[in-house]
Amino acid sequence: MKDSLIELHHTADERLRRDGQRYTANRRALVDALGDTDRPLSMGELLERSEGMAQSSAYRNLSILEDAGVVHRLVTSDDTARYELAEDLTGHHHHVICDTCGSVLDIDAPPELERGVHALAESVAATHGFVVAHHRLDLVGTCAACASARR
Amino acid sequence: MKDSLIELHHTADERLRRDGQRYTANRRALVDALGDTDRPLSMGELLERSEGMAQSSAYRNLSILEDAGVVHRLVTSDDTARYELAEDLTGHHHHVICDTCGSVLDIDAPPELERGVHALAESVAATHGFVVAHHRLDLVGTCAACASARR
DNA sequence: CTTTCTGCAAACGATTTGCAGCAGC
DNA sequence: GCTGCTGCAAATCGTTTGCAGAAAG
Repeated sequence: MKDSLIELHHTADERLRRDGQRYTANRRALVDALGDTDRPLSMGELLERSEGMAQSSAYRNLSILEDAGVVHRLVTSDDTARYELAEDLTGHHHHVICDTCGSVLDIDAPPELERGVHALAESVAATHGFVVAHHRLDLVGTCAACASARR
Repeated sequence: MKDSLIELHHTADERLRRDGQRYTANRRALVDALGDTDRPLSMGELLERSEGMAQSSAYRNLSILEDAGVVHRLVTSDDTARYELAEDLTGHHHHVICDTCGSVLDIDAPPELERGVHALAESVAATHGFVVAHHRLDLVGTCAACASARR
């Protein structure tokens, strides 16, 4: 994730333009923040990393970036959203979620597991006429920090 | 889910008592509604099925039922929560989520897929000291109704 | 009787939106 | 200059909470 940063910005710019949007400093800052981490960030974390940006602008821009297919918004269990780069920019991955503190970690699943999920998706498509666009696999539990804090 | 309804109420009663709570008519109505469907219900759907219950009572009781381990609350992508019976009451299952209308369908995954997920959970526990309590596998896409409405 | 529930209305917190000024092209 | 972006403050919306009366044990 070092020199691919340039490419990341290029892609973001391109996708925004396709939507008739500009790639402004605020939007670049958000993409920078998301490109610089290995886990989804909450609004608070994004604002910390985006010196001086109004919260409303962050929300607005994240929504626009999501429409452009640059950013993905996810809701875990607590009621605050988290944001990450779109999957085609980061590679497919899954999440480990601490339901005590809400923190999220990225992980990869072995190929045979992914194959199994795709097979399931096909069977659902066949049975229910449901078009599966993507899937989500979360491991939910207690992170090391919260586990030790609990005692 | 026919004569097990009696057992369901018995279990709910028991778990509430364990928490020093009463199994009131309102709570029974909520459990009835959740026991009578094969998919998670939103607050609106629950209120429709619970004649005359105040919204605040529904929220409060669902939260108490969740604490007692009778109900499980889930958040998908839209920002409204949905509720279902706890997994040990319904059996383990997964969700198919329409990201257009937010509707949710229950499905089962084949055992070998479940085994794969458990193996992944163990490897995460070993690597990150994360205690995996359960997992979530969602297939996200467009339901048949929304797919046909879209054209 | 005492304690827990309930409905109502007010409070909350995350997110959204209206608006007037500033910035990109 | 025109159009879109920004910050600010006000508005929304799902959800939570305080309170006084009703119900369960």
